[in-house]
Amino acid sequence: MENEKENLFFEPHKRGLMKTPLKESIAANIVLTEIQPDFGPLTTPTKPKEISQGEPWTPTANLKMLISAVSPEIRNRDQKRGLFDSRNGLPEAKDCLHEHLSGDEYEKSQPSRKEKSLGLLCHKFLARYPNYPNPAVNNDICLDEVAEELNVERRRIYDIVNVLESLHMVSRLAKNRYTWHGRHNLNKTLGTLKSVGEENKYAEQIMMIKKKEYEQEFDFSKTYSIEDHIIKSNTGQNGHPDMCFVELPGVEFRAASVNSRKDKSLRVMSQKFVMLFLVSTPQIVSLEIAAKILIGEDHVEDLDRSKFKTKIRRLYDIANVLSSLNLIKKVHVTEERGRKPAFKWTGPEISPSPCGLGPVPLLPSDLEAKRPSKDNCAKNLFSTRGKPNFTRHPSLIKLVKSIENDRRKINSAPSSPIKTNKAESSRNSAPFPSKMAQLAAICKMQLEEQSSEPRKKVKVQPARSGQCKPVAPLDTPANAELDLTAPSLIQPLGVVPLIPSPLSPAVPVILPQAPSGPSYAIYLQPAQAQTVTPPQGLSPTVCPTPSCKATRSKDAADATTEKATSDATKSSASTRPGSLLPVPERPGAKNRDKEPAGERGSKRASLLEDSGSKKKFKEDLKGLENVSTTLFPSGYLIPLTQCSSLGAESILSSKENSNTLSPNHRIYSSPITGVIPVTSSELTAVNFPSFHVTPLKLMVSPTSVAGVPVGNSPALTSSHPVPVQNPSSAIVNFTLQHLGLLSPSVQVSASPGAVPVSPRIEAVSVVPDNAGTQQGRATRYDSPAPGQNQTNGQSVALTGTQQPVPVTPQGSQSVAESFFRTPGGPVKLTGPSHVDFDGANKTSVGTLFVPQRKLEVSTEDVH
DNA sequence: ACCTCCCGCCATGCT
DNA sequence: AGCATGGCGGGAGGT
Repeated sequence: MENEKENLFFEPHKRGLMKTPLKESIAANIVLTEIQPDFGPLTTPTKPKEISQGEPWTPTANLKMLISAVSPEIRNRDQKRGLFDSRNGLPEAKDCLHEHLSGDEYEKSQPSRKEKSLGLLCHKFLARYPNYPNPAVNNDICLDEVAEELNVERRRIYDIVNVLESLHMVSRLAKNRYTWHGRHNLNKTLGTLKSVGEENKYAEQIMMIKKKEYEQEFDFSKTYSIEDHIIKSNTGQNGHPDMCFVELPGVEFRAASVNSRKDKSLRVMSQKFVMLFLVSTPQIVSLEIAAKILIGEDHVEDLDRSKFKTKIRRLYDIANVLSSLNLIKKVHVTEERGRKPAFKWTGPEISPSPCGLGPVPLLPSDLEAKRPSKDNCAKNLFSTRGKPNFTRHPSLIKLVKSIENDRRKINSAPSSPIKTNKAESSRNSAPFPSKMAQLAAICKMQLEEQSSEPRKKVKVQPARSGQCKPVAPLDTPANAELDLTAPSLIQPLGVVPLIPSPLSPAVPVILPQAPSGPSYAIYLQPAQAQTVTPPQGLSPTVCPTPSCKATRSKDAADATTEKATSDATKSSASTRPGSLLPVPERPGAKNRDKEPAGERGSKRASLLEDSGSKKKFKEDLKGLENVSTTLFPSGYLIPLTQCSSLGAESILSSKENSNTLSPNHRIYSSPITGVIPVTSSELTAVNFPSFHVTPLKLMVSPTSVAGVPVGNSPALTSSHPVPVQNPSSAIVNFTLQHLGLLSPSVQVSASPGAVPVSPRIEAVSVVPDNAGTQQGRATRYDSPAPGQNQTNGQSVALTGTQQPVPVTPQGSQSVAESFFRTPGGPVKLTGPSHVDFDGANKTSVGTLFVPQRKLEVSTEDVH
């Protein structure tokens, strides 16, 4: 019902209008990125089914492909073109396609696998919409249309959309319809995810896993007990993949169907995957580790091979989409064992929970985000409202819904303050210049960007701000205010209280969000939610408002949180079978699951069994829950502050824009970082065109250091000390440092157990992996100077010096989780690994000497 | 031989 | 029943 309405609503507008123009800009950006070899050129309109693979692309296309194969640049262009084509000239493309196919060409033209890659498809998809769509315009997406135009099966579109949805770049309106939000909410989302990731202690988990691996490698007898123990506890938390889907205020899932869908696994997986990047210090995550964490492997041993493989497959899917978004880039981590596929975060640095850490020294990255302290304050507002217990009442839900709808309408209405221009202005006004012109323009842009990034960025930001939103996007406090304001207006909605009932599958928790200001809701299992919700406390940290930290629901709870959480989750799972993941959670079930993994059938059958029982249970519950469910399916949630996009975005947008504009060049964290009082904007401004490698970012060997939780996580850590972990990690660090294994700057994550093995330090070589040449080089972190790193705020202060114990400004947290974050990164020691970026060119850039180890950075052209 | 990951079967759930 | 979603993993292209 609702859906239909919505559809009707939007239908009229349909994409087409605004979007199109915007696309171009995007395309350009995209292009920069590494993109896989694509030739996206003429995808066209033919219907998917009909055309299917066999269909020939035009000869021209073939040529292009060939050429593109040769040169990345060309590739990019092609891509762009392809994008354009898809947009504009669908018809034309078609014609061309059909026109001539000769055998050879035809064959060649056959879309090779690569051409059909999800990554490429995603690029095409993204090209259709502006990064920062004008809210006033109708931005809805019709899946069917898209599938048709892109000439792919719908199934593939779902893959893309699901990931985008996890980032809140799109939200589902109704069946077959999604609304495009673009990157307006991205920063916010990332900030939220980071906070959640911190809460989940993903950094620690990663470390644990690495450590475990490392140990296993050479010493079997090692102390597993401790580790296992630790892991377990951690796992417990993560373990529940189902546990949550983080939602943002304006982006919540709307369609009931979506909400109801139990797992949302791809979405959840995607979020978790992103969290791993945000939380880990090197910001490089290997698929293996990600898979393990996502699986919630309780025991490595248990790992089911097939399950693992499946997870990996999914991660590739997600990674492809994220790569298309330029959020990550493929690299390889080389260890003794060999090269392992991994991905490096190339997206914007996010400040976790903005609120908290304000005062603390932030890493460069943090710094960027940092200015937000102001924002944080603002956030308080949100926090306040968010916390209270949520009650969920059908009537409320309904109300909310209606409000949302209204909101939507309103948004769509022209009234929105935002200027539409931004998109337009940013890209050329001309909607469809000739392809050539476009290409030329793109090239030009790229060149310009490269040549003058810094300036550009500076320039850009301001411009953007102006254009995009009425309000200046700059980090200034003003923004914060704005953000707040917006939400406030909406607040009523946001307030919607949900009542956590055992029945409800998930209870949304509203967290105050930092930067963006708006709060986000995480869907938790009831148990969890309960735990969390109440306390919400604030962390001691800086923010005046408690809410700041609110993000971490857990903290609030108490020290036991972790455990509790895990338990809770489990219990919840057991309680509500139906909800998210069918299997995993049940204690007993686990084993079972793995068991026959064999065939699908068997597997499925087993699942069915479980599900069946669960189902019944669910049904029963349903009866009770019914009403609420109907209205709002699971409790998911909602508040919305929607507008957020505007306010929040500003900041982000500026940042992002910079990124976008010059994909290649990321923000550079100044070496000095910690020390320098730079405004975020400034930071952003600084880019290094060529590439900088940050030693810090290097991967650590398993054992070695793991990324430490960011200092950012404010409250969480501080609020509840985790007894176990802290000490050990501290000890470890200390020990290592003394041994000289660790450079002062490097930190060991706080792993609970002492680390038996000494981490080895080795030279690390970084090779950029992406095909996109450009990108390869520009990595965001590079710190020329030793000692400085972007990484975390805490470390900043330390820089280089050796401190056995990490001192953090925050103090609170320090001990527990994070140890030091390395300030400068040059040191990354870690283990035996080295990261390769698969990029195309491998050039050895240079070697950095870090305190004890030297790093080699090289760009390599893999392909 | 391994890495990627496309493809599409088919379960799941809503309409 | 039909359609929309999307989990899942076989198996093939790439390297």
